[in-house]
Amino acid sequence: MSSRNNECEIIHAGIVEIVRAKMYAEPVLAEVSALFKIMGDSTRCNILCALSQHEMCVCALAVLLNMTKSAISHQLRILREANLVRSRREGKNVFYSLDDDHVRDIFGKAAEHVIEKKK
Amino acid sequence: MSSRNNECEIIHAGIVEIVRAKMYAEPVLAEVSALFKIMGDSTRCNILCALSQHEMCVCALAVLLNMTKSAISHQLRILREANLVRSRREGKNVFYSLDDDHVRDIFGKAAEHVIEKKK
DNA sequence: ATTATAGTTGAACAAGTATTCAACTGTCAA
DNA sequence: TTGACAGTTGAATACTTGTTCAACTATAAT
Repeated sequence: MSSRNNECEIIHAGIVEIVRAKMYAEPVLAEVSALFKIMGDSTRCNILCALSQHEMCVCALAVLLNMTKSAISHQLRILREANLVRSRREGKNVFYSLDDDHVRDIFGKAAEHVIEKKK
Repeated sequence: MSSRNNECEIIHAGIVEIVRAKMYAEPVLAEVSALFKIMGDSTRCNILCALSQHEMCVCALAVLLNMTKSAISHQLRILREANLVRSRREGKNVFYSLDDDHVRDIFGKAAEHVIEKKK
């Protein structure tokens, strides 16, 4: 009863279709992975973590993270274009803050995971 | 590295110290960003999403995602080393499943964020 | 107007990475 | 033992990306 087709494909075809039907739609998955990709850089993670405490200007973030304003600004642009942070000008300063409470939630869950895993 | 007598540093020094005191410890932040980095690839995101529905063997994942077994296996190794998935051999097949419910949570929050943002 | 500080931007470089390819191991059946 | 299928692995390639550097804009004060 052998076949030239892939055995595994035949045997597990049911599972493949069941899982496919329950998965998030492709556009959603693409955006989810894009979101994680943006959060998956240590500089941006630090920025998000800082902004989840208080709004800050570029210069203050640069001091906090011991990096150049340029490097911070580049990363802030990425976060801004992803609608994760929002900016507000006040005189010479541009203050950034979190644009969405979901970010705080996602961040919290991840930190919880990491901390609990350490034990 | 901005400058030593930076006006902003002086003006916002208070905020910097307050935020620094409230931020997650550096090792935690490093692991959090590492976690997001791992989840921030569309192939791995698809794998995690699939495994959050049902355990699957490499071959089935390859069929589901229309990729080579080699490519899937490489990504599974990364997920395994991060303790996000676990493997179990059964005859010729190796079945993978989520190693942690946190992943499902984090994933869910992110999807919620994306879906709500679309409106 | 000039000067100083805050912030942005584009190009370039260095470092990282996902997939492919080919060769390999492990398991099972004939 | 041989052949077939499931899965893994290392090297190579092509692509992505974070930071630096230098030049730029914007705002405010002298």
